[in-house]
Amino acid sequence: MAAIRNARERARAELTREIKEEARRRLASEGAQRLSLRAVARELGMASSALYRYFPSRDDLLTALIIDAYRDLGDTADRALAEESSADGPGGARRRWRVLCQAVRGWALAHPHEYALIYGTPVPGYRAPAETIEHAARLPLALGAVVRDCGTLRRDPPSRPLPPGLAAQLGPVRSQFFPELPEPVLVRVVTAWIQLLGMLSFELFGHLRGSVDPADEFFGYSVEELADLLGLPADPPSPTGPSRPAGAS
Amino acid sequence: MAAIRNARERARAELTREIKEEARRRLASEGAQRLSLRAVARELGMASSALYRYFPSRDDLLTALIIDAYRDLGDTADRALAEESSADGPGGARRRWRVLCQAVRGWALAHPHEYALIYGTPVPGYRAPAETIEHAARLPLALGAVVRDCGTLRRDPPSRPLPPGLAAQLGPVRSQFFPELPEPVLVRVVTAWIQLLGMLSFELFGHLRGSVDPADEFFGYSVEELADLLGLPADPPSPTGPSRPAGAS
DNA sequence: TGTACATCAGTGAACGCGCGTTCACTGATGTAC
DNA sequence: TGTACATCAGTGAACGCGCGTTCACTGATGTAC
Repeated sequence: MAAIRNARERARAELTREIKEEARRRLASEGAQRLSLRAVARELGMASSALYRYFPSRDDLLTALIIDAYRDLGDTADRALAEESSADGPGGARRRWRVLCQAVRGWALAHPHEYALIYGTPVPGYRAPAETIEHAARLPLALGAVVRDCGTLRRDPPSRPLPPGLAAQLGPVRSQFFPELPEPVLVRVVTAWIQLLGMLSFELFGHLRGSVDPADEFFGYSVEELADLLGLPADPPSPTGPSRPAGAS
Repeated sequence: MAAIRNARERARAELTREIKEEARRRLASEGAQRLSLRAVARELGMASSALYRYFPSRDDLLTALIIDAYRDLGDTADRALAEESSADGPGGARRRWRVLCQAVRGWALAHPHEYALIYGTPVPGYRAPAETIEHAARLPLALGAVVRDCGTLRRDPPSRPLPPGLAAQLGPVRSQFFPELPEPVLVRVVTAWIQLLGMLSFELFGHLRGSVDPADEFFGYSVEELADLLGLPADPPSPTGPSRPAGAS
């Protein structure tokens, strides 16, 4: 009885899912801020008032979509990493970095409106609840983990000392997640995180038109440069063939 | 008669300006996509239909605001550079870089909604006319000019060769604006441009909460790292005092 | 300088639309005995 | 297994709102003679 759920409960779970799916579809056709409960209800063939059985307000539906988007992106990243690591053990940190970045880009290009929902202009008047933060943190944590687990970092030109306030801000993050990483490397992880999403925002929002759009090669090249910046080791000599070229998507 | 304009013409120019000012004010209070002609008219104490004498549609008002924002940002950047160069001749490219980046950040923090209008999620359904492109290009051109005019670039570790497609994409930009810059440096200018605005988007859109927010020191530090990446020379020994610390805003 | 006409800024009512949310209701599903 | 009651999903009408845009109009400003 606890395991096999009610018809009611199953129907509710399913409709909740369907509402979110339809809302995502409207997101993709209308844009992030135009999402309307009535349109979603109309498309599902139900009265708009019925949605209030599932989401107490429009903002709650938005919150659900935002969390779903972060989760979907986080899952995509983790899955890409998991496949890559199991295929080839330690070493190959640069390859994991590449795969991770390409997976993030792949997700963004496949879900441009969900990308805009989480990384674009915040919806005016909407305040994200604290719950979203943990989901949002998954991507930067994954990026940091690749660097943390890469074995030995290449020794870089002596890094600029951090200003004290910056070191203090990074303290909690460092002790909680990356105690092994030197502070300047941690800053560079933040930098790489911003660069990664900055490239995607520019690409999706049209700022690369007239320069490096389509951005496949630029992205691939930048991913290698970021790996250099982070001190990831060069590709190990591959037993099976030449390493993947920088520009491949 | 040609020089002294009509009362009509003067009134029209003035009201056009006032409408845009009020629209900017609404932008700041309501957010970029909620801009409504009726609200602007209401605030100005005139009938909403009267605005159609000045802008043929809501989209045209939006376009005017976008172009104004790009122009304002471009002017801010040029002004900062002009003041800095006249104060100190050639050399000091790193100082010019610093001043330019800080000016851009200052503008963004002072005009967050205009920033979001041009660098955030594009307004759905709105298609920017070609006219905006030349204004949008001013910032990356200013960034590139600092690098071009810096005298001798530091010799960097041998750069990764560009994939051929990327080199081809950069060809027109390079020959039109920066024939002096080696291709990999030009890519890094693009990278720095993206990093600069990526940092500002993350800061303004709340993605740095929980890590390096407030971002003053992180920004200052990153600006130095970007200067390193671009190969800008280190600060010259200053005749008047110690150079500005990295974290200052 | 004075008059007759053309131009144009601004008005106010209206059209037609979509929105979020509330509320009293009907009818189906689940539960207790 | 059968009945009586409680729960809850979904309906449809309504409230009150704001929006972009059009249109016939009035009255002031500018122009030609």
